[in-house]
Amino acid sequence: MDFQESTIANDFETREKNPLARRLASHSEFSEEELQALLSLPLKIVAIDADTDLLVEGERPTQSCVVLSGFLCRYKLLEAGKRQILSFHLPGDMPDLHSFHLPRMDHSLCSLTPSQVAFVSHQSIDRLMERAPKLAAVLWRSSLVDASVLRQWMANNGRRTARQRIAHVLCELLVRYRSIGLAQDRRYRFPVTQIELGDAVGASVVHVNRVLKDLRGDGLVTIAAGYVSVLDWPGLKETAGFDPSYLHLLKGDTWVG
Amino acid sequence: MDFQESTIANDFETREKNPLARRLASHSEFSEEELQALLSLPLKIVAIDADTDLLVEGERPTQSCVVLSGFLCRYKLLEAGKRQILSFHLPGDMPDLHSFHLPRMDHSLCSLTPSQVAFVSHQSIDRLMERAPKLAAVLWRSSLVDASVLRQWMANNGRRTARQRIAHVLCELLVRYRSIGLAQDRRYRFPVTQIELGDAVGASVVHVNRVLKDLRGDGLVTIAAGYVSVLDWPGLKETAGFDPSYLHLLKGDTWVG
DNA sequence: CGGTTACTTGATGCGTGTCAATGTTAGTGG
DNA sequence: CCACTAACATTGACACGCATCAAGTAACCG
Repeated sequence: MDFQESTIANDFETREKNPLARRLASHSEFSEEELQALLSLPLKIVAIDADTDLLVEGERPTQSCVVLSGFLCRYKLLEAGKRQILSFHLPGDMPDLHSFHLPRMDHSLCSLTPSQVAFVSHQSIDRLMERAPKLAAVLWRSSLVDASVLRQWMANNGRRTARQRIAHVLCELLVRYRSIGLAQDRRYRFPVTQIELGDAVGASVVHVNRVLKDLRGDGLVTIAAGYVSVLDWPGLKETAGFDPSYLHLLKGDTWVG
Repeated sequence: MDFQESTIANDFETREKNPLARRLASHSEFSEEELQALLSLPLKIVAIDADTDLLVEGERPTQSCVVLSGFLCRYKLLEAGKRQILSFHLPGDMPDLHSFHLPRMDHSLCSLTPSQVAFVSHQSIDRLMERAPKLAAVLWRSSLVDASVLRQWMANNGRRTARQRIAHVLCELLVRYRSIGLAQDRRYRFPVTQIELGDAVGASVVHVNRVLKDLRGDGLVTIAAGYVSVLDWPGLKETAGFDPSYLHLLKGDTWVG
């Protein structure tokens, strides 16, 4: 990995200052013992340039990461230079958590913007879960939500038009951004080129471009300068056939629009 | 659920006779204590007719199941009667394991043949994992493999032709059947209509039919009487772009053909 | 300011969907 | 044992969504 390490940050004194702890503790009630275990987890915080592979398919990482800031995606390369983007990842996500139990990466992980991630060694995850079994449940749950999102993407990409697929991705990201408090009303960061959006929904650049033009023309949504602005949320939801239940958001994070 | 209950089978004396225990114990070494916990797990074994929904999207099950025999699939219904089949499930799979941590089903689960499944209440899974933490890891791992398969299907369905997609499904099932010892050389049970195969790979019945005709014409594979016969395994792998690593099979289960 | 990358638009063709009709097979009841 | 039925499989004709090719424009950057 060719990114630059900035800090060995092992020294958060409080729960509020430790980003991983903040993220995980929001899911469940923990005992003092468990919180202590969480807070003593060694994190390595790393700054990553845009368009950089954190992991490449076939690798066998010994650590997993939490996204602190930025925007990442998973992808697979196929024959003839084709690429499928499998998911987008926002702050709070753990896009390679599965490497803890599945040693070989079956896809790659890449930053789309400059990002900050916190690495945790598998070894310390192991130790953490011995001290705080409830945390294992929280992590397991988050990998199950991840799978649920994959199922929804499969259904979209398999059985919907490009217009619906693109609208759906844009809906999902608004809801997810809101759930982590990083949406500005109905506007959010979207550092995804039309090529990449095409690789996510299984469409060509040209077609993505035309669909976006149509969505703009219908007054539903615009993308400009790396930001999505949702102009007509009910309309966008409608054309996407979007229902957020598959995100399995917890009470506090849910936003119905 | 309108299936018929046949046995409350709580009385397997040995590891070999308890199907869930046999399945799970193959993944890892367990202590005597852990095996005891596993063997004392209450199972409810149920026979299910073909084409019966075990679970419908939106339900909140209090139990999960292990497939003992038969063939199941997960699916989602979309607007206008469209359907996406998300995965196929063979004996040994736990297709609704995630309901343990995600209360609301985000898809449905359906039998394609008469099947036998063993239900385990979430409560007893909970108790089991307290007594045998290593089992939590095994179950978590299996849900991660499940997600890996979903990722592979996404890449197929998103970025490959119908011919490749169909060939890929057929390759995957051969390898999975072999890994559980239920393939007859290069022939296996495939109780999937062309409509259903279309719903799995995102194609119309008509097109599925033509593709199958082509695959047959090229001497790669035939489907007849509910069985797939792979005639040219290297050729089928080649046209599918199939690489089994995404199945994350363990040493003993791997079959390279 | 030339080079690079992303976006945009038009023309054309292929892969696949849709519609419609027919063949095939397995099950059902007389 | 044979009409009758209901799925499922198969095939042809035609249309449409989307890919591909090509070319031009806009924005960015050292």
